[in-house]
Amino acid sequence: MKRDQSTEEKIKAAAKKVFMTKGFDGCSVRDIAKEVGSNVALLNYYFRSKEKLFELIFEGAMSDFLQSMIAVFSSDLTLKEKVEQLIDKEFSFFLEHPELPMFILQSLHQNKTDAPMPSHFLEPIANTGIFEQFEKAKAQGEVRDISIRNVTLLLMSNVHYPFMSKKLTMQFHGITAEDFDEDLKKHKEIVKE
Amino acid sequence: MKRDQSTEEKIKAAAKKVFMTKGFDGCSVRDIAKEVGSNVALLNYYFRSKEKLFELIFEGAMSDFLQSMIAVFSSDLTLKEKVEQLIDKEFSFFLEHPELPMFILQSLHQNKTDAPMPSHFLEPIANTGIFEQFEKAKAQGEVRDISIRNVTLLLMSNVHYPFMSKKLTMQFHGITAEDFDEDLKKHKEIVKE
DNA sequence: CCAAAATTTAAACAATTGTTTAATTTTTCC
DNA sequence: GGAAAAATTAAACAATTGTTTAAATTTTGG
Repeated sequence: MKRDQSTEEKIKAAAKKVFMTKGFDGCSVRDIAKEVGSNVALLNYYFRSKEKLFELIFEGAMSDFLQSMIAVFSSDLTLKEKVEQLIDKEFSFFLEHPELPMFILQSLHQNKTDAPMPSHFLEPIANTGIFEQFEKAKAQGEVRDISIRNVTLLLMSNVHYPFMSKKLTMQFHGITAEDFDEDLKKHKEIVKE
Repeated sequence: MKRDQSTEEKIKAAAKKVFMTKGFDGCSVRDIAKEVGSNVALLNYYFRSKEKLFELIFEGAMSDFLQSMIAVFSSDLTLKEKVEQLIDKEFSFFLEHPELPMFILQSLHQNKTDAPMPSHFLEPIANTGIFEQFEKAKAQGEVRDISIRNVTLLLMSNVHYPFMSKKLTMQFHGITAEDFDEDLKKHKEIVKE
């Protein structure tokens, strides 16, 4: 039976860490095993293969990725407030998980996952009624005439990219530890409408 | 002596294509050789190793990446015009090289290149005097009070990210590539403000 | 306490990796 | 035309890859 509940979790944690930083192709199962402090065979004992383990990690990451959005959307706020709070939440979330956007986009870019984004990821968002709220606000002239898809793209661009471009930006400007993501956030709140 | 000038170029073209789509770790030298329609040893005959070949491709990509900016900046326009033209140019450029932003950021993210962005990339930009022009415009109240680093991040976010997030966005909204390109156009106009 | 089950390990596997060697073909140039 | 140089190839290399096997260890439950 279950001896040590934490072994499986330790492997998942190690795999997440390694996959996130080095990517699926950039690491070997032995890298992960070393991170666990254990054997390679143990990985395949719990998870059948490197690929299966990756898919598990990826789905968890994608879930986290979308999680913070849902909470805000289902809240009881005006659209403007929701957007503002979304930006706030997303920034603080990605400050704790800075590698997440790169990991997700990179994995999708290289088709490391075949699944076409399961509906159980999207449905909760649609169920929040955010789309209807947006259309209504648009009809009442509260927001300018713009499609929800463009709003999404605008938000994601300005929220995800800064965390993905950290190295590029640092090199580009020759700077080190910079908290001007904070400044950016302030400007985003102005720009968003 | 030189027999066929195009062999070396053919390898570079193939390497670029393969590296761009699959990444450094995601491909083997045999993948590239197959793309060339030739032998593995030939790659190391022209370029000493997979790593050297990659660095060459990466530097070329980085050069392209920054090229379009420089042209606009050195032109003789007002700041507002420059920004507008930059957005135009960048969008049409990335429409032709959509994988470039992901390739650059991903490579930097995984430290696939050790070089700290050679100054010959940055100097041409600084030499355009764009920074001074921006500070002057800010002093004269032509643009709002915002740091140039924030402007850069803002621009890069909105110009690079859309091309990196194509797959995510398509899955997210359940739309086709054509729909996405439409959104891209609108996005460009929105970004111009 | 003890056998059965679950967990962990070491070792081996076939395949693939980047690179090198040496032989072969093609080109160059007198 | 023919020898030297350059280009291209096939083959082999040691190392690493993901996975599997079987043995050893630990835990479980009666």
